[in-house]
Amino acid sequence: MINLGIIEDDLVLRTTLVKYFDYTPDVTVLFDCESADQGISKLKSIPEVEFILLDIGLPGMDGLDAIEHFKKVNKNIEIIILSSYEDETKILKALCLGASSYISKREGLAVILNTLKLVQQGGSYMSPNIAREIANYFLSGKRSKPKLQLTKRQCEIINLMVDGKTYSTIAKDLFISVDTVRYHIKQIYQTFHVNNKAEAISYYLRHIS
Amino acid sequence: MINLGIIEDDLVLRTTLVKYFDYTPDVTVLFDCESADQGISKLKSIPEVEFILLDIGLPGMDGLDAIEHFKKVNKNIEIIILSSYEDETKILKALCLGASSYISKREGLAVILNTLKLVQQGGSYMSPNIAREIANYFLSGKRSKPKLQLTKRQCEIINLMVDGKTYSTIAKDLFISVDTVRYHIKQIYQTFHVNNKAEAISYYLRHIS
DNA sequence: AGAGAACCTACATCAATATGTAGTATTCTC
DNA sequence: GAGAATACTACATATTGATGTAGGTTCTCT
Repeated sequence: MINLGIIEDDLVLRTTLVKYFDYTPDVTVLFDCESADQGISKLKSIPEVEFILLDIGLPGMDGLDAIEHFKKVNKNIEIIILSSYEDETKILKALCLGASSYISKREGLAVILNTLKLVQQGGSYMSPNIAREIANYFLSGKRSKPKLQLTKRQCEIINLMVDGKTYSTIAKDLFISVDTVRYHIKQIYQTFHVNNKAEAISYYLRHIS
Repeated sequence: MINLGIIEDDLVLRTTLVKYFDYTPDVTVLFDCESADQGISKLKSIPEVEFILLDIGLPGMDGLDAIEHFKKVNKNIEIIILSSYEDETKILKALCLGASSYISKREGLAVILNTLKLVQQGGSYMSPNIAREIANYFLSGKRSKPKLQLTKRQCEIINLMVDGKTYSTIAKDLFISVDTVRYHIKQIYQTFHVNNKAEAISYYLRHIS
């Protein structure tokens, strides 16, 4: 038996889910509500809940923060994300926070049910487009950034900067003068459209490296 | 039409695949062979190949190295991994190297066909247990370092630092004195074991955020 | 051969950062 | 109700970084 809690602000979808599981012998819906806050109190009062179907696009508390709270209340809770849009960052964060599966709302009810069963057996499911986003995340470092090309020298320098080296240390490492280092860093700032080291490093780590 | 190459050392499986696709109108198998080396020469002589079904557990050349070689010959080639075992590291490496999808051999032929079609449309598929491994990867990173916790204040400040804000700007944003900002940053450096802004930002972006 | 990129150097000046020491206030926990 | 942990403020000083201007070399592409 799968003891389920549903958190979904779309009344139509929520009702559909509840009704669907009503006719599903293996699943019992122990609560359904429309916000993460409500979900947390429900989870506290109904400790039998083992699975939560969570809409990630909730109003009020962010769905991602919600995951952490649920895990605090019951660290073994299995969280299955329902999402209408596929944002790479959100998906990865949700997985990091401990979500077991990530289902697109475009999938049918049967997929949701199958996912629940899979998760119960220690498995996991991700909608194909979700999987694609994850693949993209790994690829992004490879493919999608031929835009802001740094020259070889600039690459060497930004890498040393990221490692926290000072201008003078970089100069020594590359056998050039500090002024030259300064020069190259100016160039890097221009191509990144930033004005200081911190921004340059953030930009580099987020978009290039 | 899907122009496919198959690289699979298990003769039974390879024959099955070839026969299966023989009866599939949308797929043409342009070559099939049993090793990565053979696959590379085939790919060179038959440039029409757009998709490769690649067994990752090949004898001789490692399947992972093979991916790189295929991409060198044709950088637009779509590689779909077939794997009999699910090793977290291999999966991630394959994705990093540019594999589009990762299918467990336990899946049926229909899944393979569907994956080909999905990839053709710019999609991707991963077998549930594969997806689980990926989720685990992200989870493991989380679990193994709840040590370097920043306080709420420190979080606010490191985030502003990452955005390239100066001490004085941060002070204004948080309604505290510049000296206090300095103080908090010192604390952050201590917990991160770093000595300057650049290292702190790199550390934060790479390990925390 | 000449234009353009990338690379290199130098000097100047002001802003920002790193580090130490040193004290107070608040809040949470045992 | 004492002790931690966290937050806050202050002052001092040396180093590092940002920005401008102004020049020179080396290589490649046409």
